[in-house]
Amino acid sequence: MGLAGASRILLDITSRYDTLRTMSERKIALLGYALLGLLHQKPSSGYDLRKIFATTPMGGFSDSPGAIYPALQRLQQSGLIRARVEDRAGLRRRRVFSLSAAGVAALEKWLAGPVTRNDLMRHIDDLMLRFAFMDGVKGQAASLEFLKNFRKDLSAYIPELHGHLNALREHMTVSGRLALESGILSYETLLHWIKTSIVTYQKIKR
Amino acid sequence: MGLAGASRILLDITSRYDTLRTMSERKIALLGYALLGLLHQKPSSGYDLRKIFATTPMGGFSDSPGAIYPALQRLQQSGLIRARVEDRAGLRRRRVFSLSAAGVAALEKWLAGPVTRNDLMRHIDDLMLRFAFMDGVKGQAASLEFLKNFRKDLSAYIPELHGHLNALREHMTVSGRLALESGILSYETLLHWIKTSIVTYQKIKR
DNA sequence: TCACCCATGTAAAGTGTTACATGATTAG
DNA sequence: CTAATCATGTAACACTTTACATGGGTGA
Repeated sequence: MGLAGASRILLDITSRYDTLRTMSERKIALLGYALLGLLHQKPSSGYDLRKIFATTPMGGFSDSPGAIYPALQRLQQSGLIRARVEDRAGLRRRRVFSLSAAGVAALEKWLAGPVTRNDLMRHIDDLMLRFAFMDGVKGQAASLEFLKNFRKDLSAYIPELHGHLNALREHMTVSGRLALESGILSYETLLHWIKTSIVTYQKIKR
Repeated sequence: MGLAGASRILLDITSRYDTLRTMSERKIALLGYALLGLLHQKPSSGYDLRKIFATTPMGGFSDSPGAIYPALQRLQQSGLIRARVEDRAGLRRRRVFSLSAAGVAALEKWLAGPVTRNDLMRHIDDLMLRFAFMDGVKGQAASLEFLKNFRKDLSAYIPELHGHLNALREHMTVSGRLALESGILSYETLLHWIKTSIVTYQKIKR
């Protein structure tokens, strides 16, 4: 890529910062969506959710109380989840959260969003989290659609990465080149996974 | 995994939060190390660095000025980089940063750190960034050592992931299971990449 | 003169990390 | 009575995102 191309990209991004005026609805961080998705599966307490993050390979979210309890409070203040206090003989009271109708709507809206180039480049974990919840919230037909969009955009992106590699190859150290190749390889593996997953859904449908 | 195992893990993590008292040296965020590594390769201005993040597949760092300029200021305040102002006829003045001796030391110390289980689970991008800079800062022998440690820990971790998958498989939706499998697959691909990269370095050595 | 490029910054808001704090019950 | 488990929180600080602001130069 020439310098002109580089500048063009930087300009595009600069104007994106200037014009992308976010709308009235407050944004939800990825952790918030992870919590919404888990609460959609099953009403849970903050402690239950911490255990999930601590013991399963869920995305890589922090299980620290300083992340989860404030996030739950924000979701509750936004009216997306509600709490029921369980006063059980013996144990300390627990606060069990479940989704409100608005919470389900927010989750569905997030899942319905497009697969963007920006997601592909910087937020693959967002995309995988969305897919993980897709069956349970929007059904298998939606999951299949999502995978097809994912395949289309990723197929277009990978050749660009090879272009970068070829352009930069001469100026890099061995470890620098290998690191870049590792990134490309992981995208290629992902594309392969998408293709076999599409086949999995098509088999189920028949 | 039984409930006892789950609780044990949560406890371990809780005590990690309580005891890991960080030392006098201020911590540097990943972006800070990315900047140190790039400045080690070549003295650059904030604008140059933004262009790198905007136009190459570098990790997935933000190219926003609100991230980069404050990060450069922090590094400068910590004495890890210094600025030389270039007043060039024509263009606006630019501030070109380069590493101080302390900056080189901080970079080397970061690169020399161990490959931890926590890095493996939540911070693969840190590990890849460290490796990308390894050749240029500590030489190819260090890169090979790093890969061998990486291989050892990752080889031990992957079977655990399969264990999780088998334990959870029955209770998951199709998309949930596929998402988890995608994660495992990416670790397996990474391990394969590590092995071929080790061979690459061994060929160079001969 | 307008669009575009080069170049550097700041302010506000949101979020995450780290560390600390509390309280009740059960098993040994 | 002590450790471990269940369970919920807060405060300080650091960092990122988003948006805004500025200013000089070049080519059509």
